[in-house]
Amino acid sequence: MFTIGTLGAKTGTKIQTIRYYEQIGMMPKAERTSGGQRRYRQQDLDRLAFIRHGRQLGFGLGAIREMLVLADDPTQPCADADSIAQRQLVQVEQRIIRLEALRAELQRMIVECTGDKVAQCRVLEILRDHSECLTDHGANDGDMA
Amino acid sequence: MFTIGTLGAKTGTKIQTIRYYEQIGMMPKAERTSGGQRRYRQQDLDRLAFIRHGRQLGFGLGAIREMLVLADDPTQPCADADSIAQRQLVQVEQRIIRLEALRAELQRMIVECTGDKVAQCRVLEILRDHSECLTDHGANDGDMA
DNA sequence: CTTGAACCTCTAGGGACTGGAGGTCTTATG
DNA sequence: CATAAGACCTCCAGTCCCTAGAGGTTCAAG
Repeated sequence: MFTIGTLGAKTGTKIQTIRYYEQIGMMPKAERTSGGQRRYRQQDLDRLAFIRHGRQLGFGLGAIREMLVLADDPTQPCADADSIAQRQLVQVEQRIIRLEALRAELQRMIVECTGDKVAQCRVLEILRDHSECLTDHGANDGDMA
Repeated sequence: MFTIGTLGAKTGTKIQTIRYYEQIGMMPKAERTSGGQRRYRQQDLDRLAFIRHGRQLGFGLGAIREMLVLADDPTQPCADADSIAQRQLVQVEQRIIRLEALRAELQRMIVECTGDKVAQCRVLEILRDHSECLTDHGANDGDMA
């Protein structure tokens, strides 16, 4: 049994954030001690780690919740799980493509930035430049908050 | 001279977001027509594109502001912008690794999901795994009593 | 039994937008 | 030149995902 503080430390999550997740139903209502303090077990740690990693990958809590439904109920009819997985896969692939482009940009920025002045540093031009802009300025939705 | 709508379309930015940027000082106060509508020029477009690309890279507005300050005063050393980019690159690379693992798992689920139940859903294990978790929180700890 | 760290609830704030109400300007067309 | 659609304006409230603080309680080591 972990305290909320231990859970937070193990997952890099602020205590308030864990309580917030409980409040909005991302985390189950924790068991309590007689004095009212939350106590967690391994499965809660796993779930929180999943949520946190999902967030770090840029998924919204809604998308994470959907994935958790798959994990929570492995007897779900296949069609439901499949469509969720399909949709998430599209998202994931788009993100990978974008991140790879961004990685290339960043690497170039760093390589070409040899410690002189900004006047000779193309960091800013590269970031400003549209030529490598792979994002589709049109079929866009809310990705990160 | 562009209207705000044109500027938004060219950069994939919502109009409200542009006005918000002006409000918080990320964008300069735009010139206005006699009727009070904003008109922009090339330099504003460049600046907004810079901001948007920075956001897509995962920079906060604060970090972007820092870089814009460097751009406005090109006698500053490059190292500041470089270290910002370095930090971001690490983040991006971590995200790519995790997303690739998640992609593989989602693909596996879809392939194996041929009309039965979601017998074993390993999505959770994928994202739960701490092995590639390079962030400095308790990756190996037990820090508190 | 005492003490100090860690916990509790509640409320408010913050970053980065996003949407809507209600009204004004621009511009293409008749 | 008149009109009307559509793009613009301000103001403000709401969203998402946390984060901080006040003021009080519990836990566990000594």
